Amino acid sequence: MTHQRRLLVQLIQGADRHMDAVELWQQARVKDPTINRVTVYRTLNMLKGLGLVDELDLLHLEGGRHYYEARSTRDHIHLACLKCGRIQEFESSLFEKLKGQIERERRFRIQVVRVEAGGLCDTCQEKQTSLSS
Amino acid sequence: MTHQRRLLVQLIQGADRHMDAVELWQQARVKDPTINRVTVYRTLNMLKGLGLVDELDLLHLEGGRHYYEARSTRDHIHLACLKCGRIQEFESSLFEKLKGQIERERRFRIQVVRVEAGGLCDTCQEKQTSLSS
DNA sequence: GTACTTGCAAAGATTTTGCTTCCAA
DNA sequence: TTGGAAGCAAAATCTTTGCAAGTAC
Repeated sequence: MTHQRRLLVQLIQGADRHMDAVELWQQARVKDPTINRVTVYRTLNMLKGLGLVDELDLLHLEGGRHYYEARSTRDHIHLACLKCGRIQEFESSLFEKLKGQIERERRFRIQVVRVEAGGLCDTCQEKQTSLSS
Repeated sequence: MTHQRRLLVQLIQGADRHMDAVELWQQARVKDPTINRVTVYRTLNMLKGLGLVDELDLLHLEGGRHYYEARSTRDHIHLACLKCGRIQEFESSLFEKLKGQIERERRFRIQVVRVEAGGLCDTCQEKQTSLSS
């Protein structure tokens, strides 16, 4: 456990939004200006391999970047607004049931799941409605 | 509608597996050796913008490539075996219910959904079981 | 002390852009 | 004929690799 890794783990754990590797690197450089971009990639790959972080692409809203988040105890769904870019998270017991169905009907042992929905969030829908009226 | 586009659309429609841009380009070159890689990217972006193809990353099983598939009438779930790399598709009414729940509880108008699960397929689980016994 | 990690530079892989030429309608 | 599309080359992104030097334990 090096101080670089500690720093990166802290940043990911405490993040209030989804960051890609370069954003994470920029944040890390505030605390440790000598940290290298490569270290960020290597650490992310390690954490991903250990199952401690998830890699998302959030529907490729802005290019092919990959976003990272700390693996939480409960799986959740990402809702990405295609208009304003806001990302919401959603948990549901239906989602848990769906996973159970997959495991039973396909005898597939799920280790990681990712759900991403793109569309219009409530706020952006209201804006459209008021404009068209 | 150029012959290049016609060719690419035919290949995507008729594909029996998920291809990335380079694989699609290679297949296209069999029919039209002069077709350019850039044309493939541009056509894919256009089809994506029109909602005719979906862009997947299949959990980044092998690098950051993006895979493409023709948009079908019914949403489905991708099950990616982390061991053998096989991709299965899965449809479920529970999945449809889950989408309904999201739309109602968050007032989120879903335009595209992607579900990708990674784990062990039935075949790979059996192999592991027989080895450990 | 030693095995593992970092930083640096460079390469690799993937995708986009500028611009000219070509072609479908 | 003409506006959009394709081809080509080059650039821009994003990520990985090889290797020497450094560091946690």
